[in-house]
Amino acid sequence: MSMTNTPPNAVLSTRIADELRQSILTGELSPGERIRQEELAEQFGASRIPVREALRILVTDGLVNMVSNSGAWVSSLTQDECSEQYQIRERLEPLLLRYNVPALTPDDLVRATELVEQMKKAPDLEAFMRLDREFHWITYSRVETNILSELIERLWNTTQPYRRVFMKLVRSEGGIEVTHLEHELLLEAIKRGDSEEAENLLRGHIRRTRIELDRHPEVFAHQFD
Amino acid sequence: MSMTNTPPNAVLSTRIADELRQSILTGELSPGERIRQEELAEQFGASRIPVREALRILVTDGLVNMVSNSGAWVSSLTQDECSEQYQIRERLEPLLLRYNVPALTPDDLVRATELVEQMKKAPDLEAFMRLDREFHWITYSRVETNILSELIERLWNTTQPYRRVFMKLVRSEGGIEVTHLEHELLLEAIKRGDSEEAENLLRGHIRRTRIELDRHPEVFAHQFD
DNA sequence: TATTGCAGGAATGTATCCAATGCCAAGTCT
DNA sequence: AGACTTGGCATTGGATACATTCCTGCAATA
Repeated sequence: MSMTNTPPNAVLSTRIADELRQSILTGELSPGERIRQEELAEQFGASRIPVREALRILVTDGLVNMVSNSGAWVSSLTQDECSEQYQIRERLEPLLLRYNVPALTPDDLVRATELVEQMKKAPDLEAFMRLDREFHWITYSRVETNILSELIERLWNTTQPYRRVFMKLVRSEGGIEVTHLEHELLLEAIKRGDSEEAENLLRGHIRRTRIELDRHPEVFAHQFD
Repeated sequence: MSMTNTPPNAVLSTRIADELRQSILTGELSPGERIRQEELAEQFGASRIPVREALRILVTDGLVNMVSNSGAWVSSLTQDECSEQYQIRERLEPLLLRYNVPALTPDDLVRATELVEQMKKAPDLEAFMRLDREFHWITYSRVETNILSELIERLWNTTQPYRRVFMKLVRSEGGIEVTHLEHELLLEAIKRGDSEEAENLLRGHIRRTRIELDRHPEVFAHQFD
C-alpha cells in the first residue's frame, strides 16, 4: 500500500499533494471544505504554481474537486454516490483478491492472521481503520496490477471520511462483531486457497457494509463545512 | 457521452486538454509518443503553464503519463494491462447497464435500434467505432451516476487505440458478425426490461472481445513510437 | 419591495523569467 | 579498452507579476 510515505527531496508539487492527501485521509480536512491556493502557498512557503499542480494531482486521486475560475474543495459524496462507490468495490475487490490468492506467501498469511487478532483489540477507531486497511491490502498487493489496485485504493480513499463517521457509530453500538467474523471466514478461505469462496465472502463483506451505510443517512448530514 | 465538444470560450488549459484528448482518441497521437510542453505551447500560441495543467487533466483521464523532471507521454498499455482493463469493464459495465435499463425511454430504444442497423452498414472502421460507442453509451447514460460512468468512459478511452488496431484486424477477417448478433440480443433483452439477462449478455460481449484480444499480441507490438 | 445594473474586491488563470534536474557525450583515469 | 567523471544542453519545475473571471453587495429604478 503506497500510504504516502513522504518523499524527502521529491518535487515540491508532489510533496504538497502528499501532505494534503494525508490531511484529508486523517480527517484533518473535511469533505466540502474550501481550499484556497494562496493560503496553501503561504502555508508551504511556495508559490501558487506547485500548489495548483498538487491540487490537480489530488483531483486525479478523486480527493479534490476543482471548478474553473471558482476554486477547489475537498471532495464530498452524497449518500447515493457513496453507495455507488461501494457497489463498484463489491465488483472490483473480489477480482483483485482472486488475482492475489494464489500468489500470497506464508508470511503474508501470518501477518494477515496477526492483523485480524489485533483488530479485535484495537484501542481506538483510528487504530482499527489502519489495521483493517493493512489487512485487506496485504491480500491485494502481492500481484502487481497496474490499474485495478490504483482504482481500488482511490475508492478506499474517497470513501474514507464517511467510513470513519460510520464506524464510530457502529462501533459505539457494539456492532463490530460481525466484521471480525467476516474477516476470519475470509482469511480461512484465503488460507485454503479457495479463491471463489474468498471472492464471495469479500463481496458479502463489502455489501453488508454498504447496506448498513445506506441505513445511516445521518453520516452524510453535515456536507459543506 | 461527453465526447469532448470543444467549449468555445472556456479556460485555456481545458481547451488544450480537450484538443489533446481528441488527438489521442482519433489516433493522431499514438500510445508511447512523447509530449513536449514547449512544443505544445507554441502550437497553441500559449505559455507552458496551461499546457502543464492540460497534461495533468489528461493524467486524470488516464491518457497521459507524467514523470517528474523527465516528461510526459501518451499512455501506452501492455497486453496484460489492456486485458486487465477489459476484466474491469466486464464487471462494471453490466452494473451501469442495470442501473439504466429501467430508466431508458422509448426514444432511447428507437435510437439504439437504428444504431445497431447502421453498424451493420458502417462504411469504415472509424464510423463503426463511433456508432458502437454511441450505442453502448445510450444504454449507459440515462441514469446519472457520478462515478461509475466517468470510470467507464475512462476505460473506453484508454483502451481505444488498441481496440482500433484490433478491430481493423478482426474486421478484415470478416469476424465482426458475432458482434452484430451480440448487439441484437443485448438490445432485445433491454427492450424486454430483462436487466439480468442484459447484464449477462453485456458481460459476455466484453469478455469475448477480451479473450480474442488476448490472442492477438501483435496489437501491442509497436510500443514506443 | 423586488429586481436589475454596476462597481469593487478577492480569487483564479496566464505570461515571462529564472532555477534545478536529468540525460548524453566527450574526456580522463585506471 | 573499459568504466567513471564532468561539463553542457535540453527540458521540466517554480517564482513573480499581471490579466481575467466571478461573486457580492450596494444602490438605483420600476
